[in-house]
Parts: sequence; structure tokens; C-alpha cells
Amino acid sequence: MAYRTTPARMDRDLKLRERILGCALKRVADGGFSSLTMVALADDVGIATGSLYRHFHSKGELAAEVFATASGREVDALRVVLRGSEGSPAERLSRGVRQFAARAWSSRSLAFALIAEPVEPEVDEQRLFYREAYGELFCDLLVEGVALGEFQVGQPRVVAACLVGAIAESLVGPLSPPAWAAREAGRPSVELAAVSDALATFCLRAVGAKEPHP
Amino acid sequence: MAYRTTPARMDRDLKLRERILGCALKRVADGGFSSLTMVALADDVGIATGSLYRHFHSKGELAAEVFATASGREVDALRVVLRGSEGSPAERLSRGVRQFAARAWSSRSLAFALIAEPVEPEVDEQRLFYREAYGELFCDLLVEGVALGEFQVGQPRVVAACLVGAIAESLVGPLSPPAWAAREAGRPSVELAAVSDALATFCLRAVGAKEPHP
Amino acid sequence: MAYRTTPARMDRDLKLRERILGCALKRVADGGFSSLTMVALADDVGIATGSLYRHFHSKGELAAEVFATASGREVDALRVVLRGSEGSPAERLSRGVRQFAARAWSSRSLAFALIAEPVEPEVDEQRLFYREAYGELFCDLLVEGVALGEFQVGQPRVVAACLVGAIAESLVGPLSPPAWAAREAGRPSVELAAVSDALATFCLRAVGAKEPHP
Amino acid sequence: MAYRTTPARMDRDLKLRERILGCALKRVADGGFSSLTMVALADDVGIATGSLYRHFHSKGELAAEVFATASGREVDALRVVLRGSEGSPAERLSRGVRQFAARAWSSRSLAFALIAEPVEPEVDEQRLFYREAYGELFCDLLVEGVALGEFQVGQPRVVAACLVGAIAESLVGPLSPPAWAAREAGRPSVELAAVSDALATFCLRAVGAKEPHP
DNA sequence: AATGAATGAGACTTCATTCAT
DNA sequence: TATGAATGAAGTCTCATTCAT
Repeated sequence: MAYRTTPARMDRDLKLRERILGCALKRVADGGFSSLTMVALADDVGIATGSLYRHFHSKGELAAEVFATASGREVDALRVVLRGSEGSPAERLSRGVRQFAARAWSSRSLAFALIAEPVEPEVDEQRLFYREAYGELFCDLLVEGVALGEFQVGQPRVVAACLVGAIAESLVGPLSPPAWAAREAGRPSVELAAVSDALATFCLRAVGAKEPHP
Repeated sequence: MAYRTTPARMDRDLKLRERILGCALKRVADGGFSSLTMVALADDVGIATGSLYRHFHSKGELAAEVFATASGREVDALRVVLRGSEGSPAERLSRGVRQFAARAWSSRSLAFALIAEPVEPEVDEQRLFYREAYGELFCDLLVEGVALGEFQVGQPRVVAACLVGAIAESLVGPLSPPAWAAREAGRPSVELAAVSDALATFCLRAVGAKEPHP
Repeated sequence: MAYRTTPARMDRDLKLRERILGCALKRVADGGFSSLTMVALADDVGIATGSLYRHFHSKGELAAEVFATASGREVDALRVVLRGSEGSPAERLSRGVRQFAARAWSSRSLAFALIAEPVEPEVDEQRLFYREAYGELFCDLLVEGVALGEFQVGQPRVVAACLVGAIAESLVGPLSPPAWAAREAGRPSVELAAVSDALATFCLRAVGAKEPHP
Repeated sequence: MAYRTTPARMDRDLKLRERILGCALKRVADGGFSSLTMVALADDVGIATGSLYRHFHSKGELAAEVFATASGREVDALRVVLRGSEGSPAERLSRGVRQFAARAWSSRSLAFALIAEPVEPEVDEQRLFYREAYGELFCDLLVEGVALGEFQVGQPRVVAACLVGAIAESLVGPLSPPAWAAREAGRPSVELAAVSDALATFCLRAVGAKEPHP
């Protein structure tokens, strides 16, 4: 009652909240988001199910915060390198990219859960399959271009994946329901044509194409 | 015997199967994979729940086929342009990328469901948010590099997204559980260092950095 | 229409009916009664599901007839030996028992399905467990009695199982719902006391107890 | 922590668990194992379906425990008489058999469900019918043997049932899939010939045949 | 008469959320 | 305040039976 503002309590609550998030993160890292159930989580933490709801209004909120926590760390780490480190932008870009890859590598399964979230196992299989299918198409083209002296690409498979990712990601923003709603509400939003142009230029340059095409 | 192979019957069956897939695709496009339930789907199609199981052994199989159908179309369309159209590789790459974007645009929400699969709605929100956060970091760097004359980038926001996508996607393959298993079984597999190098080169070139860095 | 009594048709129908029963028997022998489904059976026979219902009103009827067919064969074989063969009753009894065991042995899984029908796998496990538990109790007693020179038993484990079976089976009749109903309807029926006495005498003699106890 | 081990709570839980088992037992006794469904059971107990799963992992586990509970009581009761009571082995055997019969009698339908588990009602009918058919064959032989002074049998019908039970039960063990697997894996296991011999001797003695036959 | 796709009730199971203690 | 048993809606899947073709 006269409880709610006791500093000691606030402190304890904060600690508990973070312990919950820590356990949840561990669960997601080990078994993906689908293994994050409230009962199992409460058990991990050593508290009652109902007590979770003192700290999070719903499971969705909790899951979102788990995602945010994990991603937040990565964004912070990236910020340090990209903004705060020495060297030219190109050096920092290179360094940032490499660090990102190295960090993801060191927490493989968490990174996988964050980047490629599982829905149904069979669907996941398909996703990997089609990602490779796209990649292969680009890969063939890259090899051909390299043979003609038109492209400069050392590892066509990796570069092909990069192209797939670049294309997909550049579209996620504009395609996302919020962006959509914005557009329909008349608010300013990126146009497809602009994205398309920028994307094409990006890809051509990335593969070392001789001259920038329109 | 009389009946079993009647063309009319086969035709009707094929049509029903495709009608089911069609309705399922619509559901996924409208509400993501999480809105694809057998009861709701059967209701959409106007048949009994059990009847779905005459055409698909399990929900997973159905969902996988929905994914495959939708993705397959895109892969096919891309193949035509990338492999079968006229022009130099660079021209074809450019054309392919633009077509991909245009097609995704025309089926916005399905494309979104395929590229950025929903888990819990709140988690999805976070994903978009953090994708932007990553993007913003890169964007700042791009702007800085452009100001210094080090990078050549017209639409920093889009290019930043491309970078995020390229990085994530190039890692999805090596990070995926199957790739993992392969590595642990001693089978050959792409090494992180190689990916990392190729990735860095890719990014630097894509942003028009003057000189290729290590 | 003028169809129903054509001899040829009747003949064909009889043959089909028996083919159905044959396939059903095979199914039960291979996978127990739980693997007997109408769709699978129709598939085995090579006819339509609905056609099964021309020969059997319901699945229950079909299953009952499968049971009857299989058991009928055994009863017939037993009758030949018990009634129709040469030798004294004791010789015939001995011969009949041995034949029964040998036949069951040669169609192990069908015999098991008939004698110890599966319900739920876990329940089955328990049944076997408790049959052994009963058996062990009797076994201990037999060993003790043999040591005291009171019983004459060569294979206590087998004899213990025989005791369990004799007791259970002698009760199945009187315990069965039909027998019950008969009793309640005032119709004559075996009394528990009589069964109990006969059972005890049977068991004592069977284990070679020196003197018949009351 | 405050709560988790409260005696009152543990007591209530135990009571609920036992209440569930009690209701399940009643269901099985009344309608056999096939009438034991989770929805119906939850309804009987007056709780939600899902609550059953707090006490039992699956329906199979629950059903197995019902079986075990009921059978366990009988085994315990039998043990007391067979092992723990006074008198010679023969006296104890006689007493045990009679007690078993009396107890089964007092819970007629449960005993019936345990001893002769229902699959499909119609199949059950057949089983009873054929048990009688076997019995009748033996009965005739017994009557004949008695008339010749070769057998000593007071109640041929009951003794005939005992013979059927003894034969079936002595075979259930060796015929059971586990025993099978053991044999195929080369592990020692009872041989048919041994069972057959012991069985024949058992039966001949049990019917008071003058001389032991091979 | 034969077909077999369709039916649809009903079985088991999971899990976010609530609320009496 | 914390607890955690209970809830109950919702999901997937099975299969005997029917009936239009």
C-alpha cells in the first residue's frame, strides 16, 4: 500500500524484471520464440506464473521486450563502432560489418531466432530452400558476369545472398503495414520508383559492375 | 475402376486443391501465417475441416505448400529475367531487381508475410523498429561518407536498408541449423572469415567507396 | 433389380465378402484391431469404402466377423482333435492342448490380438505387468510348496501363469454382463460359491497337491 | 515459496488427483476403457479438461494408472493371503483363489473390464461367444472322461473354462511382443516346447487324470 | 451397383490468462 | 503481494458413415 514507492522495492522489482528478461532471452536463444511459454518461463525464474503479469501486461509485451533487449545490444555495439570509433567512414563501415557478423556468429542460435524467426518447421524449411533458390539464380548471373569481365566478385555465393538480402530488406520498410498506412493517409513515404532505382544502383556497384546503369 | 481416373473427376480434384491453396494464400496475405488455421481455412473454402486432410497430410504440409507456391512464382519470374532475357549481365541484373521490387509491390502484404514472417504481432513491431534502428546507424555513416566525398549514395535510407539486408541474409545461411550440423559433422561449409571478407567488400563497393579495402 | 437372386451374382458376392474378411484378418494379424479402419481396408481389397457397407452393416459387425472367422478356425481345429481323434480322453486332451499352443505359436501376432486385445498401448503395458505380478505371487508359493514336498511342479513360472489364466477365465463367464443380467432376471446361472469351489479344487490338483482340499 | 509446500495444498492436490482417478475408475467400471474420454471425465470430476493435464501427462498415462490402481489393489490383497497368511501352501493357495474370486465378484463390472478389456462392443460379444465355444468342447471331453472314470471333475463347465484360461494365459507371455523381441534378440526366453509340456501336465492333473502323461 | 470425396462430430492437447487463497 | 491451480477457448487431426454421381 504505502509500498509502491519504497526505493528498496523499486530496486528489487527492477532486478526481478531483468532476471525475467534474462531467462526469457535464454529460452529464445535455446529454442526459439516458440519455446517461450509463460509457465516454463515462470518456472525458470522461480516465481509464479501470475507474478510475470506484474511486470508485463501480456506475453506479447514480454516477447517484444525480449526481442528489443537482444536487438538493442547489437544496435548499441554497432553504434559504438559506426559512430564512435576512429578512422574514415569506409574503415568504420568495414569494421562495423565485420563486428556484426562476428557477434552474430558467437550467439548463433539467438541470432538465427532474431533474423529468421521460426513459424512452422515445414515453412521454415521452405524459406531456407527458396532463399537458396533466389541465391542460385543470382549466383549464376554473377559467374557469367565475372567470366565476361563485367563483374568483380570473389565469392559469388555469399555475394548472391547479399543481393537477396539487400533486395528483401529494402522492400520490408516500404512494404510494411505501417508504411502502407502512412501512404494511404497521405503522409510522405518512400516511393517504389525511388527505392527501385537506388536498389539497382546499389546492386550493380556491389558486384563491381563497370559503369553505373540508370 | 470405372470412375477412378475420370478426367472430369481429376479436374475437379485439382481445382479443389488449388482452391484450397488459393484461399490459404489469401489468408496468409491478409493476416500472416498465424492466421492460417485449419478450421478457418475450411470455412473459407466452404468445406469440412476433415476434407482438407484429403489433400494435405498435415497443416505443416499445407503451410509449406502455400509458401512454396507463392515463392515459386517469384523465383520463376526472376529466372526468366535473369537467365532468359536479352542484354548484358548488368542489364539483366538491373532489370531483375526492378522487376522483383515491382512484383513485391503489387502483392504488398503477401510479400511482407513471406519476407518478414510474423510470430507474435508485438515481436513483429519490434523487428521493424530495430531494422530501422540498424538502418539509421548506417544511414548516418553514409551521409557522413558522402559529405567527405568518400561514398557515392543517392538515397541513404534505402541504401542503409540494403546494407542491413545484405548483412543479415549473408549470415542466415551460415547461421542456419542445417549449416551448423554440417559443420559439426565435419562436412565442408562456408567459413565465417570468408563470409565476413566478402561481405565487407560487398558493402564498400555498394556504397561507392573509392578503393577496395581488405 | 431382377438381379438380387442371380446365382452368379450371389457367388461373386460371397467371394468378395470373403476377400474382404481375408484382408481384414491380415490387417488385424499385422497391426491389431486398432489398425482395422474402413478406408484402409477398402484400399487393401481394392474396392470403394462405400462398397464395404454392402456386405457389412457397420464396422462393428465386420470386426466381429473377423474375430469370429479367426476364432472359428481354432475352434474347428480343436474340435477335430478333442472329439474326432483316437485315443482316451486324457490322450486327446493332451493332444488338443498341445495343438492349440502350436497353432497359436504359428500365428503369434493374430493369436495375441485375439487373446489380449490392445486398447491403449500404456494400458497394455500395465496389463502385461500385472499379469506377471500375479504370476510371481503364485510362482513363489509354488516353489515353496515344492520345497516342502507338497506340490509337484516342474516349471513354476508356466504353471503360475496357468493358474492366473484359469482363475480369470473361470470368472469371465459369471462376471460377464450377459450372465449378470440372466441372474438378475431370475434365470438359472452358475453361482459364485460353486465356481469358487471348483476353481480351488482345480488349482490344487493342477499343482499336484497331495490331497484334495474342500 | 510461502505457499509451495503448504500441507493443506498438498492434501487438496492429492485429493483431486485421487478424485480424478476415482471418477475414471468408475467410468471404466461402468462402460469399459472405451468410455474413458478426457472431456467426459473432466465433466464427471467437475473441472476443466485442461486441468486433467496438470495431474496426468496424457490420456494414456491416466488410463494406465487407472488400470494399475485397480489391479494393484488386487495384487496386494492376493499377496497378503498367499505370502502372509498361516497354513500350508495348499491351504493358502486355496484361500487365495477363493478370495480373488470373491473380490472380483464384489466389483463385477470393473473386474470384467480389467480381465476382458473391450475393444468394440461387437467384438466383445464374439469373444464371450468363442470362449464358451472352446469351453463347450472341453466340457464334452470332461464329461466323457468322467463317465469312463478317467477324470475326476465335479463341475465340468467351470473346469472347462479353467482349462481355456490356463491355456490362453500361459501363451500370452510367450506370445507377447516384448517376449518376441527378446527371442529375436537372442536373449533367453521360454520355449514353446517347454510351455507346451508344462501346460499339458497341468491340464491333465487339474482334471484328475489317473497317470501323468508325457 | 459401385464409387470415394465429403462430412462432421469428437478425440486429445496446449497455453495465455485469471483469481481465490 | 505472490501464488499457481484452474480455466476454457482454440487448435490439429481421425475416421465411420453417407450420398451425389
